[in-house]
Amino acid sequence: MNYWLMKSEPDVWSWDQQVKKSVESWNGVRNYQAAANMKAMKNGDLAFFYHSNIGKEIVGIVEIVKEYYPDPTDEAGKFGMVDVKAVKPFPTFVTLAQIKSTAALADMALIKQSRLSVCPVTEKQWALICKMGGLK
DNA sequence: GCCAACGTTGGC
DNA sequence: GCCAACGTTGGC
Repeated sequence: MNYWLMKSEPDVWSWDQQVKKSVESWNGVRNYQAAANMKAMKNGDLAFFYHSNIGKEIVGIVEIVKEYYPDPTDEAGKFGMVDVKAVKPFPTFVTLAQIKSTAALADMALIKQSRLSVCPVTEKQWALICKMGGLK
């Protein structure tokens, strides 16, 4: 089991929309490194749902329910996507500022590569962020 | 809205 | 295959 973090601008696709629809394809990724991360995802993997730009906080958890397949919105046919399902919201959102000020999280890909929209999360980081957000 | 960081494109 | 120009992301 692997853990991930997926960024979305709430203007484009928000956590509320994800919850409403439950399962949705994570299309529109046009970055090779992010695509490579999605390729590595397996059914049952979990990911944080992060609101970039507006909010800048982790708001919930999604589960990968369909592994990497071609993204129909990519005309060039180079990129793919996965399907994710809303699992649960965070009782308390975990903000970027909190993550930055937590020493144990300072080396997260989220911090180090701020432009990478799909990035891996270690098991330790996952557990700590869940705790900070009020989840077990 | 600005701008730094960084990825991509295209000329050579 | 290098690198300058350009475009995009995302924090501030």
